[in-house]
Order: sequence, then structure tokens, then C-alpha cells
Amino acid sequence: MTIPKRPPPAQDSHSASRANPSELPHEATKALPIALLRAREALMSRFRPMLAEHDFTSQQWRVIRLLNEHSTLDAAQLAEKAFILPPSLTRILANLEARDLVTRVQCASDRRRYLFRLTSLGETSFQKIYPDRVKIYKEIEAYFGKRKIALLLELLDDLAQF
Amino acid sequence: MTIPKRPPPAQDSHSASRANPSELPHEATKALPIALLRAREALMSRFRPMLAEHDFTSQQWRVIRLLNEHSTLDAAQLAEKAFILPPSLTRILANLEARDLVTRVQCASDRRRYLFRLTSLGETSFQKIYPDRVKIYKEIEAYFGKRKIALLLELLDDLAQF
DNA sequence: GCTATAACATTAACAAGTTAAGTAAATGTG
DNA sequence: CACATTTACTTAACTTGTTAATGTTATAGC
Repeated sequence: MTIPKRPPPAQDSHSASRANPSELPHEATKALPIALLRAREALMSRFRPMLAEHDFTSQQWRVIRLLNEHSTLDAAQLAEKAFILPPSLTRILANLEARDLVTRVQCASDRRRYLFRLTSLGETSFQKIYPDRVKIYKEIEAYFGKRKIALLLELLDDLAQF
Repeated sequence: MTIPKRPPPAQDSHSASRANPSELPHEATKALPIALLRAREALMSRFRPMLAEHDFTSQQWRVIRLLNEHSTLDAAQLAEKAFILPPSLTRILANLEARDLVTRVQCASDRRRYLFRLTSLGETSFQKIYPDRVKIYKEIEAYFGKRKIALLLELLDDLAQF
């Protein structure tokens, strides 16, 4: 995202520093949804350029990665695991099929479903990208520490139950 | 987002449960970026329908809220505080201006800049929505606890420095 | 003062998020 | 079997995310 920093505003006549008796966050920058966004962006700003060099978006990569792990998945399974809504997934899969990275086979027992699988080109792409991903993840670990990552994951999973 | 749960896959021939000697997350669902996304979505799935009833997206609402707090901001300040990239912000502001919720004034000392301000209609909209927002935030607090929220915010801010 | 450079906002082009509606296949009930 | 309902995926329409390029205004160096 890389929003450029600016010098502090010359003046800011009101309310930015007022009391907050309710103790609820009133500045957008202190709200939980934004904090989650900022933290995620800090990570994605490292992964995104790397993936772009391989001509993938982060969503496309999630699909590739899942198909590498599970060999075949249908659209609903991909949507759930990659946390991508079905309409987005339809487009992403169409893109990946057009690039011959993924193939679809209609499921025999339920013809509403399609099973997706990596092509050999898709597998090759995965193998090329994976080491770069590991490298970045290790940088995150080096900065943040395994313990804090584990703690953060725990809190996030808990919050996700809400 | 509300991705429907599905029964576990009938069979999953390989690698989903293999050893992971590197101790790096290999399942997409365990990666930090996805965990951040899931947690955020848990929150947004509450805010979004409420905002939609008032005909706002969460991004539009962030802009409205910031202009309520700071009375006037230029685009760069809004982009930084709302964590929205300039091209998106341009469209959002155009939308809000078209709906007469926000006005723009060209800055006299620097004619590249525009200062944005809520209209009275914009202020009214803010006042209508704010109580609903507080209500939802209190539900989050009730579920998650102030202590855990504070801890999570701390970790997220730390990670955002990466 | 003039020119090169930087900064602010916008436009363009494409990918993805979001909601609602649509199509086709499966399932359940009478 | 006929019919309504549900499920899986897709399409449509709109908004936002993302990168690159453009036009305009400020600023810095000469």
C-alpha cells in the first residue's frame, strides 16, 4: 500500500485530542478493523512485489498453494480454505485456467461441482515461488518472534469466532 | 463474507497432514495474512450490513468519520488516516461529493491540494450512524474483553512496523 | 528568473470484494 | 413421478485495491 508519510498537519482545530469517556476508539486509526488492515498490509507489502514478479496476485497464489497441498478441491472447498468469495473465485479460476496453470474436471457424481487440479505448469510455478515465500516468512519471524506470532495467531483465531 | 461451511472432504489423499520440519505455516489457513483477514472479516461482517442500511461502505464511512473528527483534511491526510490509497480515495470522495455529503475547497496556499469538509447532510449522516457503531463495538468488547483487545492492538501495531 | 525535480491529485486498466440475481443439478416430499 | 426447495456455481453491477502513467503546481539549484 505504501501510503506516503506526511508532516503533521499545520493545525487541527478540534476533537482529535478530546476526552473519550466511553473508552471506545473514536479515531479511525485506533479502531480494531483498521489495525488489522495495517498489520496485514505490512506483511502483504513484502509478499505482493515478490508474487507480482511471478505474475501472481496474492489470491491467485492462495489458490495455487491450496491445490498444491490438496491435489484436487472443488470450488466450495477452495472458497472456504482460501477465504475468497465464490464470485471472486470464479474469476480467479477462469484466469488460472486461461493461463494453463489449473484444470477443471466436472465431478461425475454431482455435476454441479467441478474438481480443480494444478497442471504441471502450475506445479512448476508453485515450486518456483515457494522458496521466496519461505524467505519472507522467515524475515517476519526474525522481526516479530515465533512466540509473538503464536500469541497473535491465537488472539486472531479467537476473534474470528465472534 | 460468510463463506458457507461444508462437510469435510470425503478424502484428501496427501500432504494436508504431512510433517512440517521447517515449522513454517504451510497450510494457507494457518498463515498470518489469512488469520488477519479472517479476524477482520469477523468484525466487518457486523459493521457492513449496518453501514449498508445507511447506504455507506466501510471505506466511505471511514472518510465521513475522519472528517467529523478533524473538520477539514486534505486528500493525503485522509489517505493516510483512513488507510486508503489515493486512487480509491479519489473515487470515494467523488461519490460522497455527488451525494452532497462532502464538499471540497481548493487550498489557497497550495493549489494542488483540496480541503474536504462534511456538509450538514454529511454531519447528519454521521450522527445517525455513530450510535450503531458504538453498539457493535461494545458487542465486540463484550465478546473479546478490553484486555485482549488492548493486547491485540499492541501486537498489531508492533507488526505494522515491520 | 529558469529549469529540473519533487509532490498532489487524478486517470486508466485490470484484479478482487460485495451483494443480488440467475442457471442448472441435486434432494426431499407428497 | 411431479413439484418445491436446496445446493453449487456463475453472471451482473457496483465499489475498492493496486500499479503505472499523466497533468498540474511547488520547490530547489543554478
